[in-house]
Amino acid sequence: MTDYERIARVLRHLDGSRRARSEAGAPPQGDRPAALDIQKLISGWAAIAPEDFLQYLTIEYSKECLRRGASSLGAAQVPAPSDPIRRGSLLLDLQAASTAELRSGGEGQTIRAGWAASPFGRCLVAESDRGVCWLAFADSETGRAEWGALRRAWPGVRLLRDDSRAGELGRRIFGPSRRIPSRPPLQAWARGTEFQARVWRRLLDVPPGARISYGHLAAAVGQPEAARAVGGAVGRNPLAYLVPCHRVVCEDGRAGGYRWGTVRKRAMLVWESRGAGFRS
DNA sequence: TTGTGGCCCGACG
DNA sequence: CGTCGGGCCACAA
Repeated sequence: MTDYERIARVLRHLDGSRRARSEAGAPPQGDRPAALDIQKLISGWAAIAPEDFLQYLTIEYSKECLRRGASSLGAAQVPAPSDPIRRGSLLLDLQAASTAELRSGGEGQTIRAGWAASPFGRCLVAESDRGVCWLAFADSETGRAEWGALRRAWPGVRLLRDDSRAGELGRRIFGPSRRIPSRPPLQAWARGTEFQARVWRRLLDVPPGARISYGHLAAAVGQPEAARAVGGAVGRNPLAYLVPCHRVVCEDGRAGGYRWGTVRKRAMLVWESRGAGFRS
């Protein structure tokens, strides 16, 4: 079992015990690991203290992130980082695929795709001549479904297996990411509609550790009533994590849905919150 | 706390 | 065109 799988189990356990408490039923039991093991697990996985782990998961903490973001002109703000190495602060140059490229299904292009490890489970990473074009988490053993989805998205391309390149990209994307100014941004190339591309690009301005609500993101792309449409757009993001759709949460502080599971979304939020410069 | 109506966009006829 | 459903949201009781 990977560390992420153990973390996911802890999150599910917390959900379960919260539900049990509210139903006034029996105290939770079952496969809860010993407290000391959890402590080691959390610090090994995210280098944070267990009490911070819990803190970053609360509704109140999320609301505080939203307040701080909203207080300055609706733009999402960094919660003053106490730590120069912010996780996930990768520069991304996001291009939308042209209509011609969409029509042809990527005819004439080559895509190299393979599996990479990440703090959130293994993922399928793909790169074309135009840049990274796919990042999807896999929960199944085989990953057949993920390959199928990639193939359906780009039926016309030559698709090659390249785990070594995928691994390199994975390390760059999830590795310790001190932002190196001289390093050029990572090229990315996404298939999507005009509206989706607008939403995704705006999302790139939401820094790690910050959170934005669906409604505010809608306002930020100039359509304040389109919160629901924004939900649809972020849900169809082909570049999981790179385009940080996990930083979009509900107005009331709950995490909201996630294409790869709400547990994974919350794990990402916690992982990125390390060193955030405030407590609620 | 749950329900309900309405917002917008994209998918499918 | 017309309909329908969503990773939502505000508003009711």
